[in-house]
Amino acid sequence: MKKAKKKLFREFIAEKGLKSTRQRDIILDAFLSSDRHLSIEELYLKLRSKHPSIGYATVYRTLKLFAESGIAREIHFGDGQTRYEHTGEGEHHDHLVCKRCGSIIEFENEAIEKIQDEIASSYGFLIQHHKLELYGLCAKCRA
Amino acid sequence: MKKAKKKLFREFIAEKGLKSTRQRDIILDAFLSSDRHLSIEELYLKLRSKHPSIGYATVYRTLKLFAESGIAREIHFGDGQTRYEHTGEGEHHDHLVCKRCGSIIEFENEAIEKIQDEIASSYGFLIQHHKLELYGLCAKCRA
DNA sequence: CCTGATCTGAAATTGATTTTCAATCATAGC
DNA sequence: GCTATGATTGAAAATCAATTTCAGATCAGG
Repeated sequence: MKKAKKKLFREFIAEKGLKSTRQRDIILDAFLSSDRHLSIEELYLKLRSKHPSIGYATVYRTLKLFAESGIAREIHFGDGQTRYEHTGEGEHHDHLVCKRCGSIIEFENEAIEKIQDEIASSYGFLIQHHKLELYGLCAKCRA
Repeated sequence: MKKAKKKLFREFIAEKGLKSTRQRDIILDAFLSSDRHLSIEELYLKLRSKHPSIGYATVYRTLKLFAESGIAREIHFGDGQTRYEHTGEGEHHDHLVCKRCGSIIEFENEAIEKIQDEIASSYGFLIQHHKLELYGLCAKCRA
């Protein structure tokens, strides 16, 4: 899984005439070996301990590259921070976001996707992607 | 419709011990007589022509009050701008957002809401609100 | 109309993100 | 390997939306 992502990113880099650098490798490793839904801040702090010389700007730039290359995807939960999640595996998943503890549950639902397509086509609209988030309290927090 | 909103806001103001001011009235009128999904920038510019003395900060503050009072709701479409939409009428609506021309179509769908509830309860999750946005190309733009 | 609390506009501030720039580094060709 | 060229980097400055500050203006009740 991680190997496939690394390969994909290497290919993307090559294709675009970009360079493979130490920092990109480090950030990629850190990203791949971490939780889904990582904020830039979190990833930066995680890196900081082992690699204090890597700058904030580089983390931002590199995560944008990950998104462009297709191995990551930007997500916004309305808290003013950009997060990145891994792509692949369970595609098209949506989120349950707990407003109290911040935990995030992913889910997929075929039926909803299907209805979305129907709605879109009834408006002549072409869906490129979508975002579905359910906000509230998770089982722990509502107890 | 507009009368009911105005009344609601007046009540909110009174209840909170806030004051009714010329600026708040002006901004409320402008908000109520405008498109749904207005960005703060847009509303500010709209006001600017008739009331050049109203400041940016006041528009921000007043829109936040509208949201608190329940006559408006914040929305984020991931373009880094906060928009406000009117509440009431067709509640629970979701959005189709055209990535090319920026137009926004609203829709409601019972079936999706129902499935959402089922998903949430299968995780023991309590939904407070949700966000569903379909991004792509509207009928005009895909032609 | 006075008084005290709230409001306002302008400017400063914040927080997230992006850009700039000089120095460094990777890679392809020799 | 060594060099030239162009991409990359870190730090600091800049940007952008949004918020806060503050001194002066304005409201509501007495």
